[in-house]
Amino acid sequence: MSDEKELRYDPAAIETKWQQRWAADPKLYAAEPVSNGKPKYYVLEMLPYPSGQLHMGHVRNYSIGDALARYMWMRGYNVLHPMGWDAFGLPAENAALKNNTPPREWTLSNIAAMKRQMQRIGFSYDWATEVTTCLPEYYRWNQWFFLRMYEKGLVYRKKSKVNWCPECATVLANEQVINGYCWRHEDTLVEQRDLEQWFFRITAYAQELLDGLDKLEGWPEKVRTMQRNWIGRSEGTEIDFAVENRSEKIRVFTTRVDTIFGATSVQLAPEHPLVTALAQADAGLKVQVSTLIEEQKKARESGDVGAIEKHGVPTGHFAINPYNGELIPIWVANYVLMDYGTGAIMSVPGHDERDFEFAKKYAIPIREVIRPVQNEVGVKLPFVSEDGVLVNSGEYNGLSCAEAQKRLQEVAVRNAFGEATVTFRLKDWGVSRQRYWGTPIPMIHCERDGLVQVPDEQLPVLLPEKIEITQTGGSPLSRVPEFVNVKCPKCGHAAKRETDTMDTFVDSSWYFYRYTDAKNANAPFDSSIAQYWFSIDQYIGGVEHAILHLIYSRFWTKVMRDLGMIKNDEPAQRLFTQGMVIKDGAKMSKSKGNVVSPDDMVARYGADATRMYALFAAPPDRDLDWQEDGVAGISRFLGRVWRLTAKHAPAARAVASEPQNSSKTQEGGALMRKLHQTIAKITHDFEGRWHFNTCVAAIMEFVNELQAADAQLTSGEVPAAVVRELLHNLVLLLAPFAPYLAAELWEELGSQGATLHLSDENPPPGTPILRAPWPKCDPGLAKEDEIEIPVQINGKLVTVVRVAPDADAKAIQAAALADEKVHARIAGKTVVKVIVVPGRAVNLVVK
RNA sequence: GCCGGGAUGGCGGAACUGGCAGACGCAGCGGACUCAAAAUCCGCCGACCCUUGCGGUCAUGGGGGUUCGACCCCCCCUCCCGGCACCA
Repeated sequence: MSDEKELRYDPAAIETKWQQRWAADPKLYAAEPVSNGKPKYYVLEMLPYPSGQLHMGHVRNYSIGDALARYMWMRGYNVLHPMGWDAFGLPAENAALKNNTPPREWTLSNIAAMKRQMQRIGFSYDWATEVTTCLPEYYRWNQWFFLRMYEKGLVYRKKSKVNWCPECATVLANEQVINGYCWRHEDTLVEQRDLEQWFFRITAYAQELLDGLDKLEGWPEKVRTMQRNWIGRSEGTEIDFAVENRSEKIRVFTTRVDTIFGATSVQLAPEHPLVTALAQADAGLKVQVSTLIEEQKKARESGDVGAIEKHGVPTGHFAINPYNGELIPIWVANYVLMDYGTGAIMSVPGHDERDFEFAKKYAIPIREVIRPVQNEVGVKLPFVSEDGVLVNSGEYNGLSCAEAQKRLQEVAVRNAFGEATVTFRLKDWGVSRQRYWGTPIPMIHCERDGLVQVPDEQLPVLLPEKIEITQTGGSPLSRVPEFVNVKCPKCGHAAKRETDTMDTFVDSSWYFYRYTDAKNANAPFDSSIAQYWFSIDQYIGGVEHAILHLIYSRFWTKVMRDLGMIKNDEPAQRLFTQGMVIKDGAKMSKSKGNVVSPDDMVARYGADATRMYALFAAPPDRDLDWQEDGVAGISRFLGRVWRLTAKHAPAARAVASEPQNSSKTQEGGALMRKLHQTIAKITHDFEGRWHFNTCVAAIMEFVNELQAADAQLTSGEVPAAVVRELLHNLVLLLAPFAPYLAAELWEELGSQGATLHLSDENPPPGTPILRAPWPKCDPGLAKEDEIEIPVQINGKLVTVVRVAPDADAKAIQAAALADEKVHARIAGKTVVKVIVVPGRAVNLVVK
């Protein structure tokens, strides 16, 4: 090897070498058995959809998780760091249509390609626990869970209005509709269709899902807020209004029962059953109502429900206010929704913006019933605040709104015309999909026995392999007679299988439990193993799943707990949502043409530089602007580390003893101090803040100091034992961020028999760097000999003075007053006050 | 409308508990090495002012406040990103 070549950092050569070595050691990233006695740490990144190509968002996500996993290994934890594939879903069917490739084949080859990319980048996954959701070994347990939930009444079938994406040719869950558009097709409006569908009763857990958020302190506030909004709990009262001359009652939902004396009409949703009944006898009304329904539908489908003009039609009938017997007109209004509350409201124009607008338009009386406490006379209506007292409300006058709500609810309950209720925005999870590439729903339709479960011993219900995929004509499975036709497990007569498949979010709702026992053929997982690993200590992924995957998987965990399979209430103690990777101010996307391929970056600069840049360019929770020049900068830095270490490695290898304090030179002491400060900083960041950008910056600072002291390192002015110590620890600090280079340099420095006097334990010879102990900061060595204290006069910086790090207020004040510049500034003036913050600052207040 | 997050040099960002604003990197400029280039190394690098000095003033979206001292805390406002929204 020529000198010239030796001085060139060649990431491709280093990374290829170590990738091969790591591949030859399948136990390297494997978790140890439950009985190992070490503290456990479960770090998890959200599993990807196998599109066939990793994108930069993946690289960023996994680089964060990988750094953490490697750090925890070095800290001596038993680490579970798995990876898998969210492998069912529509793109595979689309690809099948386009290329005539079977979805299974397409998916599995994509998985192989992405796995290669991950291995090339060097992510520390234990592939022995790999989970692929489209394989029967996995999806049979989806079916098993479905049956258990069916038995518990948590799965049901009903006909209802559902979201239909014409592009996907399937039903979508509410969570998959974004502002009226399909989550997969930004330009496709979702239609409403009446279909019979399978639902999971997630609403049974609405309150617990909401309450649990308060305890998830390790989750971003943003995600917790989004989930709270989505669950949308609202406390209120339901009140029955009798209808004059008819037997029906109208049950209204209101959060402001205290304003009921101000109700001057009752408003029904156009689909309300009473409206249907009234319209039957009134042809004119019928026409007008169908117009309202049409309008609502259009508005809903175009996503701006809130924007349509409020209008309605009077029914000619009257409702009776149960508190005062008042007759008020019944209207049908296009702003009342059938699927929220009871589909009927009492309209109080004096104290509600929408009711006010509506009443103005139709000259419905507006009555003041709430007044601010301090006001003798009324205020401008509508007055919507709850900070007030009741007026014009009979015996309830003078009560506060809160008090009145309580009293009115009591009266309603006592007289059996109403009750306090809680309403949620959250709807049950519609899981039926009229597509092929998903988990078959394990149910059978029998003419005699109705809905019949597929018996457990017949699971899995296998997805047929040979199938023609089209996007029309309902579920593709319904056109496979061998699949559809089956004998009823109960009566043995001919019956038909359910041909819908499950939403792919079912797959990802529990996959992380499977990782703990991925090969189990008798159960989804062994409860005792899951209990050891759960909760997940750190979950990392994109915020786009805040109310999809992250609410479904919380639900699933609670269901499994209630099935007695696990003990934890929540899947993940801590959640971290990384920011997006953007380029030129926009999210990377094919249509914008600003996609940066990870493969390109790895080929040009190496995996270490690519992933280290992903950590360096921004704090992990913020959006990251990808600048290729920045990757080049990291690559240069890694080259400097490589050259520096390679240059001094022979000397470092030659000494075996620990550095003696007495042998330390001035320069060695300064470098050791910087080292220990760097250790402290990075360790601290791993413990919570995760500002890996500043961790990388700290390592750069340390390297810059080493490089500046190159002459002393070479001359022996810094003893070889100290050099060795500095370089060893530099490499260890680098290991979570640039694992390939760290492994190479670890070997270069002679890892075998390495004694790391900074650590409690000495790794045995040949220890891979992954198992080497993380450096420990020695506060004594990190301590500065002298620190600089800024001196301010009247809050303005004048100079700095150097003092001992533990100098007390007196000493600092003395040093400040002794300073020439300070002298000059205060000459002829009076020092009124001196503020000294030891270790921080001095401020002289001078007149 | 409600909720959450954000705004700091040409750029990405740092300043962790209220105590030297701009760490680290990118870009740029100057220099060394070289026949030359690449690579590498060294230095400069917020704005303005003058009396060019180990000088002064201004500066963290805008305005006010608290404080000896504010990028940081409080109030008001602007803009950007995200979520929810005829939710009764």
